[in-house]
Amino acid sequence: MVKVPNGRGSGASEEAILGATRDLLAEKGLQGLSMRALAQRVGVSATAIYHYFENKDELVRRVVEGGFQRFGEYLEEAQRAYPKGSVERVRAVGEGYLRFALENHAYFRVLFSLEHPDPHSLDDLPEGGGYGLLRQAVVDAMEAGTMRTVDPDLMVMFLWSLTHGLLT
Amino acid sequence: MVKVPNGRGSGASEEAILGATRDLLAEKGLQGLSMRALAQRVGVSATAIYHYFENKDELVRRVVEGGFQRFGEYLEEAQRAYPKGSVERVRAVGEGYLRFALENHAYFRVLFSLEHPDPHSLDDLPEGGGYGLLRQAVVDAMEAGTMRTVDPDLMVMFLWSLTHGLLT
DNA sequence: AGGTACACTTAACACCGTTAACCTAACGGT
DNA sequence: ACCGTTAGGTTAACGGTGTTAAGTGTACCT
Repeated sequence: MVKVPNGRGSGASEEAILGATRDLLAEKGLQGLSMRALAQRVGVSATAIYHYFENKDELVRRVVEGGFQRFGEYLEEAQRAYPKGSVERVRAVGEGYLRFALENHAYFRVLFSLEHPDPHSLDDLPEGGGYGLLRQAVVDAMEAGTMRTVDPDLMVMFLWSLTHGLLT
Repeated sequence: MVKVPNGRGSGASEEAILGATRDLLAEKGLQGLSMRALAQRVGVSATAIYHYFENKDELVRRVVEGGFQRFGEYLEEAQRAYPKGSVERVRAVGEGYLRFALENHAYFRVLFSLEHPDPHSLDDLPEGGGYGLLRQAVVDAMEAGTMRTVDPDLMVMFLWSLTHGLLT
């Protein structure tokens, strides 16, 4: 018998829950995510989740946080090939952004959620996140003289929204 | 007795429901809006609402539509004082945008909902809406030669996101 | 061996959107 | 004056939601 009706390690684990949450979020969006459906996918009863996470909000928040981190790493890798201070590097970040969005369409929408409770502006993303990364690339390019020197935040916002706009 | 337990006109009316919905939406957001709470505020039982609207989604959609119309009128009035083709007019639209957002903070958030199911990009707003209005002002200014001629859509997106960014 | 902490269960609560069935007051037509 | 229809509601109920409370078995530690 592999069945372990009770006791330790019968299925869940924080990581498994987060993974299943991310999948469901990508498939059905925030509205379509229910604790019961999530629990079933993990192979556990709904209330077990509350041993790992305070509530649904915290769960989703954690998934979104992790998503932004992955997103940041994605962009970082995208720009790595180009020298610091080059305009190409700035463009690479934008291209990475687009590729990530296209390859993870539904998940992307959750991250930049048009359906999230918090205001959740572009500014308060995690420190190393995509926005800060783009900003750094822009600042570097301006310092290196390869990009016209204006207010970097304005420039970043322009590029960011331009890229974002290309998606729709 | 003023009480009319049944029959015609005991309270609701489409307009009253829309108004109460808008209020609740502004107070508690989309998540906090329930048919039962809404019905109670209107002074009617929850199911009565379904005589006027197909479901919650349609209700909210109608409110949002109406909100965009008010928003558009607001911007239109803001720019009226300035001559067509002037840069001042463009700026007035931006200022109107900001004023509206600040004066109707919660409601504004519902309109540009970071919590709405639909993708709901800036483009598919109602024809006469704020975005199109801003675009017209920009095009006019470019034609009049008071503004540098570039891709107007790019310019509009830049101004729009700049204004939007100032809010946070 | 016994106690304790963990991982999980079932039962239940209060609320949700929505449907079904019914009721009643007002109106239009004959 | 009656009578059918319809607008504008009602209560009851269904299936689903997030979440809490209490209980249960298992594994580890002393």
